[in-house]
Parts: sequence; structure tokens; C-alpha cells
Amino acid sequence: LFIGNSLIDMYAKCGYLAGAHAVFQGLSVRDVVSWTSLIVGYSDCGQFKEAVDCYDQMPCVGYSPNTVTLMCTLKACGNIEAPDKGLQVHREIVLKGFENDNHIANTLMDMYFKCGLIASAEVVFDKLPVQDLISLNILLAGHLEKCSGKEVLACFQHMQHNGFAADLASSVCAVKACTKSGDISTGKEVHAYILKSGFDQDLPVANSLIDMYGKFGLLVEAEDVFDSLPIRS
RNA sequence: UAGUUACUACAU
Repeated sequence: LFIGNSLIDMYAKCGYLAGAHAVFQGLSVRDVVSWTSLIVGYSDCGQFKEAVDCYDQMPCVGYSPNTVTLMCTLKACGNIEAPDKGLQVHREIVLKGFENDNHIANTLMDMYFKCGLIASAEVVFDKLPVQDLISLNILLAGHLEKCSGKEVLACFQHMQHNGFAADLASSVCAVKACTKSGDISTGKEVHAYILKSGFDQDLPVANSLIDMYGKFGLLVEAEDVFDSLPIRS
């Protein structure tokens, strides 16, 4: 069974969904991991609807989704902006007493943000068992959609004051917030922070900086970042 | 053996 499950995972990670599905079908014995691996496979390949369909089928054949399954399903719900299904998963999480799992709670919050249900996301945030760096990054990314760049930047600064060191993901959000609000001076401050933290060679971070400088018309700065990259996409 | 957040242009 472990071998079969690993094969599903391997094929799915290679984008060979037909193979993953064939292995799944061919298994004489399956477990929750088999199902979850398939769900993750669909999800990672952008087939979110199929991922959710898998989740729906599980109970019909006697399998009960665990925390990992539910989290992966929530992720799919967020990506297709299916709040109804997301809410259904949320209810199952509550029913099973999984709400205090931090990974689950973080993913739940992210799902609500992605579905545009900001108020629900904030309720989840306030009830988080632990507010970790990932929770804060999800909050930053979520606010980026609906709020002004200024509010996102306030968030970014607030987390640093509370002893969280912004990581790559937080930095990207902060840069995007500056781009959105046209805030050149804060953008340069964030850039300084990125250099100080040694994040400047990271592709997503650098790309967000190039985009920001490009949109500000600061083509020289944009080119400097571009030229400093050892690898480009 | 499976699991959570972030990146560009163009287009929408």
C-alpha cells in the first residue's frame, strides 16, 4: 500500500495524472493517504474541481477525510473560489474537532480570503490557536486583494514589531503593496530590508521588485535588480 | 507513504 501510495504521489508530482489515477484504480486496498495523494495531485496540477470531486466521493465508499485531506480540499476550494464547498469542509472540520490544528486553521483562513469572504477569514484569524508567520503572511496576502497598500504595509510593519522576521513570502507581499499604492519611498525601504535579509537573489522577490520599479518608471533601478540576478525566469 | 502562505508581462 505504501508503495502504491508513493507511486500515486510520484506520478502526480510529475504532472502525470493519468498514471496516478491508474495506480489508484489498480490498488486492491486503499486508505486515506491514497485518496489524499490523488486529491493533492489534482490540486497541484490545477484540476481543483476534480480534487473536490474526489473529496466528495470518499465518504460514499467508506473513507473518512483526515486533517491532511481536509486541508488539501480547502486549498482546492480557495483556488476555484468555491465558498459553499469550503463552508461544507469547515463544518466537517468543526464536527471532527480539528479547528485547533494550526495548519487547518491557516488554510481555512486562506480559503476564505481567496473566496473574498474577508470577514469570515478575519474571524478565523482572531480565533487562531497560534498566530505564526504563515498566518500573518496569509493575512498580508489576503489584505492585498481588498485593502489599500498602506494597510498591508501597516500589517507588515506591525508583524516586525511583534517579533516576527518577515520571510520571502512576506517580502513579496510588502513589495506588491507598495506597487499597488504607488509608494516609492516605502518601496525602497522594503528593498533595503530585502537586501539586509539576503532575499534579493530569490526569484519571486526579485521579480516583484522589478515589477514595482517598472511600474514606477524607475527603469534604472529595475535593471539593477535584473542584472544582479544569477538566474532569471 | 500524503499536507498550509508569496512572484512578472500580455490578456481577463
